[in-house]
Amino acid sequence: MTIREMCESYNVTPRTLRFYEAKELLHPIRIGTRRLFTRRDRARLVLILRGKRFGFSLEDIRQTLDLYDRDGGVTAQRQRAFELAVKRLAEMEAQRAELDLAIAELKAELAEAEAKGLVPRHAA
Amino acid sequence: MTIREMCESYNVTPRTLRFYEAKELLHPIRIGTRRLFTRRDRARLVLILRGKRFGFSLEDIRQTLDLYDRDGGVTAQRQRAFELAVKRLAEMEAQRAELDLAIAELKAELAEAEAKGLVPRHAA
DNA sequence: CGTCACAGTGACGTTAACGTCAACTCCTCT
DNA sequence: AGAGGAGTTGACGTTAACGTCACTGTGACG
Repeated sequence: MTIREMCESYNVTPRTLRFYEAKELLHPIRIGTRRLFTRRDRARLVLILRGKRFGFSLEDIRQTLDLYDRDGGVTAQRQRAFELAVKRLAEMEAQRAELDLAIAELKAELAEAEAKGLVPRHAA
Repeated sequence: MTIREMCESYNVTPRTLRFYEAKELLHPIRIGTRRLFTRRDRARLVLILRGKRFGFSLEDIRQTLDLYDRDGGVTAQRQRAFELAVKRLAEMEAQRAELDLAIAELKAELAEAEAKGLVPRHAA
């Protein structure tokens, strides 16, 4: 698959693919000077994009992908991904707890302001 | 309050306070060349730090703080803060939903691998 | 053979929120 | 007067994930 086809299929820019290669997330083969993305690269890109949606850094993703190639195979890769996901989840839930608290505080303050008749127009 | 006292009270560095001043989040008065942080600056700093914990950008925070000084007073400031908080909460809950899904997927995959007897040691 | 469109390689730009010097300026204490 | 220490202003460094040139190369087409 050429770089152009990749871009259209996965909705990324050429710059992005070249960047991922530089960061060793993808390893397209070369025909002369041109890049050709293999079936493996496409599979990896799918995982990369999914990882990004979940908020993982490219570095985290790279390390996870590498497990597949090196020793562990799919199993080690999945374990690693699982562990990272659990961590991220914990982080986000902690943040959510804080935010929930902030929202509650703000709501209380607004209610108070309203009770005092301080709120003008579109407050509630 | 001198910059040093501020740093110790709120656990920030001088650089941070000067940075906040440059970004117009704080407006300490000057005695000669030195900064003096007023009661108002301390109140603002508290709000800034709280905003940061909740994941707001300094720019968002600045705009919210400005509402206090300009026209609206406390009320407008609170409304603005409330609106921003609601937005952030929505963002984070959307992320959490995606993450929950990812975790579920990973768990399913791991379970499958385990069922097939592919998992070696500390998988479950 | 010219030229077009696409590819590839640097290399610098961008945003956020400060960290990390360097080089003063002042005030104070001795 | 000299030594310290705190404070001040630049100004460049840092991290992440690319964007945006600028310039070069190259295969295909008319």
